[in-house]
Amino acid sequence: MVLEVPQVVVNRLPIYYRTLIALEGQGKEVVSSQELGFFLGITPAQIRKDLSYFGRFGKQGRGYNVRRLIEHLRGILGLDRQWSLVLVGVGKLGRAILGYNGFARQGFNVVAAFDKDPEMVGQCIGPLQVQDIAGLSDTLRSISPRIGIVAVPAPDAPEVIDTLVACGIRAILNYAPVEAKAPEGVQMRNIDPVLALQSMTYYLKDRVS
Amino acid sequence: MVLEVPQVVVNRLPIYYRTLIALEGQGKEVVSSQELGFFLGITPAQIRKDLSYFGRFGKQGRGYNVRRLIEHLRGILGLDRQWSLVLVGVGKLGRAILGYNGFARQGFNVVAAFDKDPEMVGQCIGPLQVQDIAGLSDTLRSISPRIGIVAVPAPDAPEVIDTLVACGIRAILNYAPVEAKAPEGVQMRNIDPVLALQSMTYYLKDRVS
DNA sequence: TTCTGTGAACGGATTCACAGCA
DNA sequence: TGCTGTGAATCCGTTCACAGAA
Repeated sequence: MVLEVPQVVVNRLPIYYRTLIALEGQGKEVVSSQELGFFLGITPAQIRKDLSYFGRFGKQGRGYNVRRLIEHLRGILGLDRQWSLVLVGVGKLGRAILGYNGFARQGFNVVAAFDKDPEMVGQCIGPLQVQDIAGLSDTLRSISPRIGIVAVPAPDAPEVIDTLVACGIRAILNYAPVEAKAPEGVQMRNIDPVLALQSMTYYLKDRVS
Repeated sequence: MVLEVPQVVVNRLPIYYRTLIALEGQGKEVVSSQELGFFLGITPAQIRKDLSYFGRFGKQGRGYNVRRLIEHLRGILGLDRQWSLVLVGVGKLGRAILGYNGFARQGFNVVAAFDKDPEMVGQCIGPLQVQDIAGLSDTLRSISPRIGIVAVPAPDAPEVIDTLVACGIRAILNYAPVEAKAPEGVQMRNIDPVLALQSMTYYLKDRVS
């Protein structure tokens, strides 16, 4: 249990969590690894093994209590609290991110927004006033959020990421289309729909539709 | 070469592609697996093995000719042509997608947009007029695009995905926060920033910042 | 009987290490 | 000498299969 949990396992937990929330909403009280696996296209054995890294949450012969498992996952993933995010880059993409309420609904709150463009700085977007990126490190030191969102053009991303890391940010959601290496101990996830499309076309390219 | 190429390998090819384009832009003519791996945080051996699934593109003692390798990857991935996409769901997210020019720049063109909301239907967004989702299958039959983008609320997604698949769509970029099982032979990639955040908080949760 | 939890077996992806070519 | 291409070795995640609890 103290032993290293594989990253792939951690990545699946939010999927379980989301599905369990949906099941709870449907009034389901108990679910077996079989059923859960059916919804997700994952083998029951994998679900059981994944969960077993963190404890023994099920009842033999019955399955998992939905509400109880949700609570465990909230604790494991740290979803039982609010998280502050800073956003860097308030171009079209950055604004779309600020306008999206799906983050806040899950406890992720953007508390500061930055840009390097003087035209942007000072503008208000919703409740936030865009700050100059030059003040990034000062602001980060005072509010010390844990998570950063990068929504700047690709060429600017590496520098922004370095700055965030230097200021103590340990998790980065990167929308910029670059493969930036996060240093050891810093989590980074890339959101890149173009890469997703480009890997799918491989499978389409010589099929005759 | 006819043998099955692992999916993970295919997923990395667009990353190589993108990086090579950047290197070409910097005037670089030859690159070794060593260098490329350094930029990407991938071992040189992995890059060489990945590429070896598709042919022998390098020169011993030298490395890979950047332009030549780019051309090979374009062919392998099917990026040497234009791809038509249909978008389902023109809410905030769908509009953001339509307003994004990064797809078209890479040869991915949204040629039709659908929604089930009568308020939306008929509206023009850029060059596209939103169509009623009821006509989805007819339209798909006439224009037969290969790729669909799903940007509808989670509860609607499974049905939309089924319809797309029934109409011959073989690749789906899914922005809806649901784990939908695509049938055999249908590629699907999920874009879900919330899941990404929720997996990162696991690593943050008990570190003292 | 049913379904969990888990060691063992398996399989697939990554890395190693080296032959061979420039 | 430098770097590719690739079988072999290794590592690691998934699946199997079964003991044990409800």
